[in-house]
Amino acid sequence: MANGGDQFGLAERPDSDCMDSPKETKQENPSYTLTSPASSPQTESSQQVPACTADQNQGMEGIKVFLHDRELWTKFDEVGTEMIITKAGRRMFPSYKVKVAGLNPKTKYILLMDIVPSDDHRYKFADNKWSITGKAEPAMPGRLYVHPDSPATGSHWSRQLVSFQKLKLTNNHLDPFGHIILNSMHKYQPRLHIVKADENNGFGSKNTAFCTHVFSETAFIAVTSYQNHKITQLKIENNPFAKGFRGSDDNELHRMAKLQGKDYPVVPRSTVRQRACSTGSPFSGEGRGLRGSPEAVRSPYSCENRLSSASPQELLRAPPAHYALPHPHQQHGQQPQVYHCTKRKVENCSSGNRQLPYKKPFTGSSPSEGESYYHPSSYPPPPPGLSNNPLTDPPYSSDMGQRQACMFASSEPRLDELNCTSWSYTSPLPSAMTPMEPYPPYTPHPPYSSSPQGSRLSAIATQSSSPLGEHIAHNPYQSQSSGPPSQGSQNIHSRQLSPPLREYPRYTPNLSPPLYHTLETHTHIRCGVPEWSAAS
DNA sequence: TCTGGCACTTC
DNA sequence: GGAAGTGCCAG
Repeated sequence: MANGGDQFGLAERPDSDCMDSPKETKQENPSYTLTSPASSPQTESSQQVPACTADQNQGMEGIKVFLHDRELWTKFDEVGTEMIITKAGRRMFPSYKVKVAGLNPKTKYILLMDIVPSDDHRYKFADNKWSITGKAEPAMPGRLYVHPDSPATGSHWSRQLVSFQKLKLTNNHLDPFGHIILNSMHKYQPRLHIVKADENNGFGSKNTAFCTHVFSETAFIAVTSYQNHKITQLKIENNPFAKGFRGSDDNELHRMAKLQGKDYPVVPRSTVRQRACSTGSPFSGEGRGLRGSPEAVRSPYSCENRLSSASPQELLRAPPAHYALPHPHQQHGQQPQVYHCTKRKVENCSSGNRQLPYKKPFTGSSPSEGESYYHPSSYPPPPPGLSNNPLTDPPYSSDMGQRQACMFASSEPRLDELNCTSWSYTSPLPSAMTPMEPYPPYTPHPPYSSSPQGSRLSAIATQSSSPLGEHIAHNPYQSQSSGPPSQGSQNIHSRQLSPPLREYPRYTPNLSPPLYHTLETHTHIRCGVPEWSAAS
């Protein structure tokens, strides 16, 4: 939300830290690497880089992530992206898809997302513009959405577009499906985390390497109904499922007439609104200025890799900071080619026909997107225990193996759980099963501390969550997010974490199984507000 | 603000 | 044909 960012007071994004960011094409912009909060991105990069040793962050330093359909994201961002949240869970549109490069082909990685608060404000839409209306509600328990293909080799992730389109947003604090819980009228920043799952990496140990990527143009305000008609228009124009609302043709007019009980022709409401407002959205002008900058669009950033001296746990504990993008513009990812992770194929391959009771096999991905690119062979066998685990089995196991997104939700989810070895324990739990911990008082903090140690998984989890290590299931990431992403799309950083392994609560048959493995991360906010967290 | 039902669409 | 994803709309 370029505009939103401006209006909302998001700090500008720092330049990317990435050391070697090759220039990219318009379409794909690398994400910003989040660096330690304290230092400016640029500064950090220099600092961090040295910190990364081949040992610890092997392979993480050269990772580049490009946002797919960046142009579309930018269009929304310029107006002020809004994402609908419902009790049942609503997908994001545009969907979050990325192209990942620079991974070690043979190393296994876990890709996950979390969505952290961009700031600690509550917004309102009045007079055709967004404005701050008060302090944010306490952050919801942070949840991590683990890509269903995880863990998979670098070669797997690199050969196709990585899609997080199955991720759903909800405003139901007691959501049992593992969807990411958000507060309406609050601004959020999606983040992508790449965690090295290679055995040698000591996942779960303090040596676990990971990096976080943030694309500022994917920031959005969660709403229960669209506020800005321009956003509605963009959604209708671009989302295939909303074709029925495209009012240009006669059918639409007839439909509207029917609905309204009026004689045809009737101008669709949405159309009317759009036209009325089309001229002056508060966001458009500003947003463009910020994000539209050529710089932002082009500079690719590699993710930062860091090693933190601090223990993983410490890192994880970082308070959930708000994720503030340092530079609204920088991040644009390129528009990558179309690669997709298809769940269906996975499912088919892995177990045949099993499907989650509550959920269908992945059908969401269009064939073109995911399936055509899917390569079953590349997938590693389901994590041990996953398929065998009674808890996970019936509904989950095969499916899990099949690549459904994993939502880890437990009282204390952690990154470590992501670990392949521990996978069996964590993945299956429905978030519902896990008792939700009270939300920590919301304190805006930068995800990343300024100190060298500051950069941590926690940063990842941040805002909404606590550090990765702490809870993946829980909210490790509670939003600390923060770190300031450097620029538009930022890479965040890579570092090592040492999340403690934990067992997850058992799966209760009654509860609907989580479609995704989500990790809830509850993080205590301990960190101070980073400089870059200025969002507001 | 939020919810549930509706018609429509994709898969 | 049905499940699921859309925005619209009344309440």
